[in-house]
Amino acid sequence: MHWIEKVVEELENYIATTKNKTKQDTIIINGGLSVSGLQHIGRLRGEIIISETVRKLLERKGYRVKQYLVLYTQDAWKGKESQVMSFGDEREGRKYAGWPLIRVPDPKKCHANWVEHYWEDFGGYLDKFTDGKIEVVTTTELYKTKLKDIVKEAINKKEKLRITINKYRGRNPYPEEWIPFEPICDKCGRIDKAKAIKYYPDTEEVEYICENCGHRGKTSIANGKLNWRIEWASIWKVLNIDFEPFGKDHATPGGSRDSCVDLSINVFETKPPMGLAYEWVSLRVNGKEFDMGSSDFLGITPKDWYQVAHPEVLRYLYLKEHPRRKVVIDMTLIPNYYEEFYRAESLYYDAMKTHGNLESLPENEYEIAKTYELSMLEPIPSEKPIQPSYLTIALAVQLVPTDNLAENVVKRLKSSRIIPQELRPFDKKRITDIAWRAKNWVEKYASPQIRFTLLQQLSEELKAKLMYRDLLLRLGEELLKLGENWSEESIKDVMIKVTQGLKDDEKKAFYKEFYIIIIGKEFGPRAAPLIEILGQDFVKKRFIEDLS
RNA sequence: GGGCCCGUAGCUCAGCCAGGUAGAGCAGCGGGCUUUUAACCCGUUGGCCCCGGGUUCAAAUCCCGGCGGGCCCGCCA
Repeated sequence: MHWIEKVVEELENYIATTKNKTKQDTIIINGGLSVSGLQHIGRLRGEIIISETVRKLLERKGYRVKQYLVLYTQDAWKGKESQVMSFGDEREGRKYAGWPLIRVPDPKKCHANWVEHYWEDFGGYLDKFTDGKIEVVTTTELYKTKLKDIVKEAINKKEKLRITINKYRGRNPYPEEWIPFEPICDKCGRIDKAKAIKYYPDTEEVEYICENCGHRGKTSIANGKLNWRIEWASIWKVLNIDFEPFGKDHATPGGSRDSCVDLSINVFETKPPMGLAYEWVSLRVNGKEFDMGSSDFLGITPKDWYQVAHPEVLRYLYLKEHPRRKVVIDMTLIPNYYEEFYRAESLYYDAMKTHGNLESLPENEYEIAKTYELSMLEPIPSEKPIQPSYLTIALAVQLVPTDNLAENVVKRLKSSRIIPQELRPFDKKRITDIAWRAKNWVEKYASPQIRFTLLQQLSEELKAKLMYRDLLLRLGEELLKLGENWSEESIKDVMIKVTQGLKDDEKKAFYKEFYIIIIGKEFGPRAAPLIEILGQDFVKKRFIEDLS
């Protein structure tokens, strides 16, 4: 059984017994994110992809399910060094410390505010990484609507609430006169400094004193927030959440998740959702590994990933690994991730072909094939698509003309017989989808070893160093004699003929120079296809004119 | 102080949940491929499975206790 199927089984049990819901009720799944900065792909793991997959599995079992994603837009902007620096101007940045995220301006000035700016490369790609059926809500909206009653409930039950929450605030307990609401100061804009001192039930307002600017004022209970623990438990209640994964930072026994469960049961008198703790995703760059951090602006966004690889491949990496284990992403290994994905795909098709299902597979193979199935976003073709090597395409895109890139890549791979002459629509689509991504990948992440560019001209200095200049020149002449008979095969024959008299190590040295005069490096893509693509004009210029 | 993950071949890891003769990829070595890519094919070397104890006919796998590495929480969210 796949780990996520076990989660779903446990959840079904939880829904039926603890939450007392039946298949007639809608099951609610939730995730939560604070848009404190760069929204990296690590955040897709638990809050988006695991949740979405749990939802789909429930749907397959006949449940009606709704999935939310709550954005904590009312949270205070911490004004961490890295956040301040994103404004470029330190004095400008510092002004917004303590403001609700939603009110902090966009440092790059291209969006309405901070949240919208940093949300774009993540939120804008949600439907590319999932089936798109996720409703995004912000706490800012919720305080104006569904959370309003619970703010009142919290104020009414403040004594019970205070006693419960103070269990977790040992040295910093709330005092007796505490009012559980954190208003935004009308004067200085901070949400983390104004202390509520009196509640007016008739107008649903609180009076407060700001500990930052000293301002004393009155404001609506829609204009602020609850303490984070109370807020989380409140959201569970008003959205009636049944399942919500949480990052490992909340997972400590007696920690945030536990304290919110306590509040939920003992103060709000409601059953908390079933949880699922998950590890964070880290990134490996130049062999060094680090956690991606939102407010540290470290990491790659869903947009970044989408530019170089299929979302399905990332889904595969996340769904394969047990949530308590760390996933390490290394962007230079994208071609390897594709290979792994292809292996899972082959397993899937083999099983379907021989058994008609995955269940007959041995457990370990079942999990891999199942992970593949769960990773897929579009209907899986009945026949196995071709599995073009990402690396091969990455080399091909550097050779062919960039207009109609995919067409040229297909042509290239066909003439090298790397792919079949006849392509089915989904084969063509796969190559096309990889071609432009591989192009981006080569530019952004590929190691220098596989990156190359044609030399625009041959320098005199380089020319003077050549030991096989005459032979290279002869190779050029022989190649040009091919005329109409210009093909990978005939080119290869010419090269064999020209180098026939050489010993092995001489051949090696010759080919080094061959690459040097073309791309300035001692090695490069397969020689014959390279020449074929470059064409006779290039050969004439580089091998004849430049070398003469 | 509390909790989580990891420790298996030179490297990266699978196998552990449901105990039954130690696996893969890469690297190495040998061979092949009329020419190279982080290429392909065939073969092959290599391991007190971190240590100690327990359960068992049988332990990499289950239990207990250590050691080593990484991470989280300790009242911000």
